[in-house]
Amino acid sequence: MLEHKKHWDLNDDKATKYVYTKLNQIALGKTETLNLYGVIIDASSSYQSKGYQICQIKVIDQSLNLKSSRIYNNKAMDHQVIVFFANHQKDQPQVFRLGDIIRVHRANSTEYNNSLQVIGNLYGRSSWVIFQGQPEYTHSYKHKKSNKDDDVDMLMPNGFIRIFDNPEDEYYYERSKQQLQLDDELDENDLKYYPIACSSSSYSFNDSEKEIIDNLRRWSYDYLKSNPVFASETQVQTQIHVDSHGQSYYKDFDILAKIISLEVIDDIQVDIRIKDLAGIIFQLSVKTIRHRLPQLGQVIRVRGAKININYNPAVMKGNSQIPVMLELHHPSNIIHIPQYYKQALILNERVIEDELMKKLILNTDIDKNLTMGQPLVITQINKQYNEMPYTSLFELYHKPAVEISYDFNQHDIMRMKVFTLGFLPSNIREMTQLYCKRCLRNFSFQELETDNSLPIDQQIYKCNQCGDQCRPIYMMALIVKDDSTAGTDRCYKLYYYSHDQPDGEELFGGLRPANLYKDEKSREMLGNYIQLFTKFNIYLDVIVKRRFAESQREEVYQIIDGRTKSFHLEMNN
DNA sequence: TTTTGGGG
Repeated sequence: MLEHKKHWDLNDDKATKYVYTKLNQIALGKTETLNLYGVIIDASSSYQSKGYQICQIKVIDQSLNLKSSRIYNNKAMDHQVIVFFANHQKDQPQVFRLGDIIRVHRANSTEYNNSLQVIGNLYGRSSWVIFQGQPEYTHSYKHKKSNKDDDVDMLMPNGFIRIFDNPEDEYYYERSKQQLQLDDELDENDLKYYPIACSSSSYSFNDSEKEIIDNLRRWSYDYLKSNPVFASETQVQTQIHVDSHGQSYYKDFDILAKIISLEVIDDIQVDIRIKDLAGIIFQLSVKTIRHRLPQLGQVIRVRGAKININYNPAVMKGNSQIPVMLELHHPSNIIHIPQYYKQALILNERVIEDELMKKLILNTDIDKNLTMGQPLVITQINKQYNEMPYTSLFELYHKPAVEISYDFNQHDIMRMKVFTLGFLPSNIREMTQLYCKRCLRNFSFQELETDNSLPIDQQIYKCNQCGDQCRPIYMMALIVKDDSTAGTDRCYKLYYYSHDQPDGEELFGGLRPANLYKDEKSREMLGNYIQLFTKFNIYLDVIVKRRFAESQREEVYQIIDGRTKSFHLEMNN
């Protein structure tokens, strides 16, 4: 038993008899109560509905996740949903960080909409305890100028368990508070197993649970480091709906973004700007009583944001001049993605600050146009295509083929003016590949060995089949739209494979494809181009070739011409 | 306290 259990006045017999069910073993059954441990990957806030407080949490474990799903009612499940019902908000968990660990006792399982749900009745017998996902990860949620330092008590009115930024703070708090009751010194090791919150004034803890927590922590660290758990692209809901009372509203949506500015308004309100992978800037006010905000530069998930109803979608630019104005509603939540997890890594790498963007377009005529809010074409095409008219994506995808006519003989070559929403693959390091001309194969730089003693730009990679020397190429897809399809939800892919093109490496100003796992400079430069491409009002003028891809059994469109200015050379100065 | 309401 843990030392601290002494003070909690527990019944030992009761504390030792819990059996924890693996998430993929949960079955329908109301006679036996369910105990479980899970790693939290998503959560709503607690919100009121007809007199009840409801909170929904999604959990995973070693047995149930993206890599190990289960089939339930013919549907694949890669996480378990837990729904907590309570009479008071104070009884509900307030999740503010990805990867924290929740223990639930005496829950039950039901079926809702054909899927299996775990129900926790917090006005009844169920209880929960939350442990920090990674005990060594310390992070402050307190902001300069904010006098508010006891908002935690409002979340945890029991005054028994308080949420702390790190185990050390908690340790000293508990020490001072429990001084008189302490007979022995606390074992430093046991601090790892102190909960950061729990549903009632006491909780049981058995030594054998240390191992469960240790294993979950070890496993989830690797898992969340290498797996994206949220969609990286924001599906902004700009369509206005009308409810039964005739009120207009926007549907909500989720955002994964980096905090690029943060202003403390008063004790309870912080205004933040966040920027997502597509470069869209959002602004919102956050009530610090309700949400815990990490620091500037950190990555968050906003679950259930809405467009501010007073905000006109027609002027919505999503840039630093006119950010998209958001509001939160009751079930909305803000979840901090710790920096070592995959999706924080990707955003940290790809979302660049506006200051850097200014540098990127320094000394070009672009700057003026940008501040005037004019659309700006950043690529030039080869002279031979100068007279070619544009083909719109609408014509291409939504009109019967017979209606399309081109001025040029090559029916499968066309010119487009598009804007970029994102890039695939999401891992920038995989956007270049090694290409073997003889085998017509590509390899990741991770796959082939090389002589690491040589300078990075002199390292040679040989095809593991024929032994020929491979060359680096760009291999990616641009997620695009154009004005003809701007109002629709649909996105289109333009492939950019540089291996079969004479001037194939010009899309990024002549930046040569390199091993992006090792070549940090190239990676940074490519990241900057990606940011430029995905900025609002930035258009590409490109020549595209249509061909039939056997592997996908569909027509694909490949960028064969279009060159940007060599921004990366200017940036080196 | 009980089968609520669940992406609200």
